[in-house]
Amino acid sequence: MADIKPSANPLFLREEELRQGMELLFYAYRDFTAEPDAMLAQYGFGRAHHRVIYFVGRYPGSTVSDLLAILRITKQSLSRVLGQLVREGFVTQTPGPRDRRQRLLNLTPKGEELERRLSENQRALIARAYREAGAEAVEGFRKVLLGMIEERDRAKFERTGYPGPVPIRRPG
Amino acid sequence: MADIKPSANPLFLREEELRQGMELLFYAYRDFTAEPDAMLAQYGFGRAHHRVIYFVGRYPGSTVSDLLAILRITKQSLSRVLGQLVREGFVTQTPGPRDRRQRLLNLTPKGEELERRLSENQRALIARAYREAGAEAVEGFRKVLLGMIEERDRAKFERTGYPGPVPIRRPG
DNA sequence: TAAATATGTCAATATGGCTGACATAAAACC
DNA sequence: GGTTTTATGTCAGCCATATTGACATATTTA
Repeated sequence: MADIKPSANPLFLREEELRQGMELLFYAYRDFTAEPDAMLAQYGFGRAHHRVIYFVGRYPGSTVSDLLAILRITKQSLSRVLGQLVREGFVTQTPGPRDRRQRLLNLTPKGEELERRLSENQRALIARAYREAGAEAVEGFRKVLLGMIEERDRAKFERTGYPGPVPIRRPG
Repeated sequence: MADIKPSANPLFLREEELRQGMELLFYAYRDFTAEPDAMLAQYGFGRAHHRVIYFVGRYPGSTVSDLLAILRITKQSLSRVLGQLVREGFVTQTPGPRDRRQRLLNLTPKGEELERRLSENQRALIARAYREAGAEAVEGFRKVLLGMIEERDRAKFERTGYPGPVPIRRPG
């Protein structure tokens, strides 16, 4: 034991580096969600409601299928949460114009207001971290996270120089 | 609408950039936890068990209080999960030598084996992303995430050049 | 017309979080 | 030595969020 010099042990350093990455993600996510969770609790909502509100706000006119693909939860889990949001007037459902089976989802003004309050908090957290870390670090942050997510979701993050996300591909 | 040039609208670009950051975090965390969640399900465990196994493996001899501070859950929530892990032989509890009220937590060989299987998967995911993004990007990734986490937890991530986490401060 | 798709819904189940109250043992303090 | 604080555990009850599997309906596509 005593004769193992750490600097002579690149594998240990490597594992340490990777574990730090794992933990950074854990802590960041923990702190990233803490305040919104507290806000949501005032409405009797949880993190699942937040995700639905966020992504419907982000991609107006999303369908249930779109959300299922993003959130990776079951139809039933989404249904309960979405049903609540619709009943309580945060989200509207309108039949799809081309495919009338679809229910296009949108935020009501009330929904937009809540979305804004929630994401404002998170944007401020990220904005501060970005500002302190600098533009180059932000590039690295993006690059590493992009490499961690499933290939099929990466297209959402192309840099177009134009505001707004890449619209959801809707065949038909 | 038509006369707003995106490039003349730095605030929109700024918000878009921040939202992309939020979403990158969401997708990365989603994909980071997907496979371990599936493994854990085979044992009848969930993500909470994973976190306990991970941090006990990472900081052997942790106390219940240490875990509570890291995980930010209640004693009762931890107790249920920890109790299961102890009963099923993944974690041991031994009285603290200096403070006998404490129960120092450690992984059994069985616990270490599970920890290894779980974190191996996540380390591989991060390793690939690190490799593809390059050392400079990794620095940026660390820097931004560090800026997002609570100040008091940042000390855990000092670069000592020596393998192993900064030991848990244990007063007394 | 038949098959596939988008969505909804029901029942049952499990995990993981919460609060609040209470208990014990040990350490720390005066 | 006596009091207070700390570390931990436990009980009962509650709620949010996820699961599976089965089934139903409307609509589109082949």
